[in-house]
Amino acid sequence: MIRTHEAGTLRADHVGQTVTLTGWVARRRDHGGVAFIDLRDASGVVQAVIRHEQLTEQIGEELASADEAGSAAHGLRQEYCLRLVGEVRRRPAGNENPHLPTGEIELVASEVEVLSAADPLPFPVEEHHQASVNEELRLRYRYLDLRRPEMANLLRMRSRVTHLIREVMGQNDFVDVETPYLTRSTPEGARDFLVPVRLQPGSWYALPQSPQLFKQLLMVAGLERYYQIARCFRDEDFRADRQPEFTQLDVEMSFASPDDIIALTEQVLTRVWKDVLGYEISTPIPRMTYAEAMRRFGIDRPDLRFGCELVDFTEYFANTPFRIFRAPEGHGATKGEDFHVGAVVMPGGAGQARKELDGWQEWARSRGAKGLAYVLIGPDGELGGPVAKNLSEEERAKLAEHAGAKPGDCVFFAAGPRSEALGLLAAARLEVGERCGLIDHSRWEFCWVVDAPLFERVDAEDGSSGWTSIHHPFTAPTAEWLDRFHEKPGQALSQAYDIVLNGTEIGGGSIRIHRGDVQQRVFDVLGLTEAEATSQFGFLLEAFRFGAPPHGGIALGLDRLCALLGGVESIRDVIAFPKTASGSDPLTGAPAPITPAQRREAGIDARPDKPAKQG
RNA sequence: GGCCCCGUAGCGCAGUUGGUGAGCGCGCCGCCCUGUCACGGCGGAGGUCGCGGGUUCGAGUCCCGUCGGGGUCGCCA
Repeated sequence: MIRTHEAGTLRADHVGQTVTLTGWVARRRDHGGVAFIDLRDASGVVQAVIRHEQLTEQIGEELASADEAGSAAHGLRQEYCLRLVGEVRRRPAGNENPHLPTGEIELVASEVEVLSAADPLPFPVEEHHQASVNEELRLRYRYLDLRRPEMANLLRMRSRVTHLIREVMGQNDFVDVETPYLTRSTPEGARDFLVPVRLQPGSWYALPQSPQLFKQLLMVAGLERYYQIARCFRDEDFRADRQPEFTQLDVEMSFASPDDIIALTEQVLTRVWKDVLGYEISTPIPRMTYAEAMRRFGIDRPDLRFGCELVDFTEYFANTPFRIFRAPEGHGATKGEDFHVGAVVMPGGAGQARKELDGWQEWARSRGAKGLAYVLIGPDGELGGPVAKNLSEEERAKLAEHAGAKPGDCVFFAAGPRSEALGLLAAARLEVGERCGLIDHSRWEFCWVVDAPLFERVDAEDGSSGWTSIHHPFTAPTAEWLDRFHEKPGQALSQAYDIVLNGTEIGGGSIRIHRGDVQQRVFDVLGLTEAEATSQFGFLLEAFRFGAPPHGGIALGLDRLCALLGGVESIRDVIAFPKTASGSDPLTGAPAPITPAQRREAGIDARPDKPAKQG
């Protein structure tokens, strides 16, 4: 190394030593005859003192821009890369900086070498005021963005997380196996990224949405315990917590029950939270059924950091005169079951101005709802708001009590098809939590959501309806549904488990189907013919004919997990080189057009002999 | 694909109901400054107001379209 020490590690112990440092000019304070340079390297920052008389000649030789009249450090601009030699000295009394770990000492430079000069910066690397820089610009110059200690620390944190994961998985005898990135396209799920194949024009690889099929094959292979920190690819629209390529901790285990997978996952999480944050997750992490999560929170990933649980008013308003809260005419018992009226209480919400209450309507409409009904509980318990007068006397009498609302509260109502009503209420609950400051952001509330339904109804454009897997088509039904899930697909439960943290799903998994006949019945429910299934997953079904062991696994979203650990809003902040919402990388300019020659060679334009079969 | 917000100097922003040469802070350039740590002082340069069209005597400002960024719903097994 061309240095002897790291800048951020120097302490009073080093006083008197002559050291060589390398790093970047973070800040400079030039006083003419003396200048102070904050030298930053990966370990931190230390102040270097550069004196005019000591260094004028030496600098003059190094820097064309530093003429003889200029001061010694004048030519050293922000983000120059330097090598400094000098003696570590205790700072003069009164000049210590208690805000810096190295604040007791400073380096008195006897030699300054510019290793590399820097152009004027496109944005400040050292921010002295909290001004957020346009993210596209940060991505364009990501290497400068990553010099900022906050960003560098996030990358280091992520590295520790993956290191700890490997440690725990290794201790549990899991085998790290790499699976192909060039594989075949499969139906269901997200859109695939496709890669043309030069050697077979007209045929395409797909990038894997996850290593799902391969890890199951590894179980058939008798590996028993597999894991991989795997890149996954999905060609769907973006969010703050979604990128086209993202990373999962992918795990699969033979002869395992859900409890085994859950226990292993808890071991990983407790280790990571303890070593990275010094936080003890209390185990076992509580479990909640999907049905309970929907009933209490209206969503399958409840945020347990605050209360305000939903209240079911469907029965309460079964015979209400208020049309909005009643199932629409013409909907019989079957559809009527699906109609739902629910409420969420906003503590102190009765004091909101008319404008604020209108704001809620706007908020609800922006989410695609017709509106958000509300009842205000006056100080004397009297009901207010436009809905109240539409309710019967008895309904008004017990409303506050049923909702669990106190005088001064506001009760928001949503009515409609159950999933829609619950969706709106779940979002309203989070909004209430946020606006009322009920969410304690220092808390880590983990929970498992188990016993999710196996299938979910999907309505096709032609009005017909079918079924799709909630998890994926290899998820095993619970033992009680194993033989009859195909008879009542809407009610069948699965051996799936999702791990939720503070309202974010950070992972999910399931026990898989290992019997070909059960798998075929699932495909039947999904409307996949045997021929289609064979054509798409034939290799997996075939593998299951050779003594496939019962197995199950889980996948944890590493990007989301790191974003939560690091306390950042977007997973882009824990990815070294992320993409923008339109999938471009402002740094490299990807994606970019290809040359005609590349296009010819890639085989993109090959015409299939026969029309490709619908998949 | 729908909806919302944003786009003014290198960066972060301001810019009245449309009206005299488009401003502020930081950065940049020059000069001064020997104990600062968001150092300070004096002076200076720097702008196709994202792009295109329209309304108007006159557009950064109003209208339409478009591009880019962010968020969100759909979507993401």
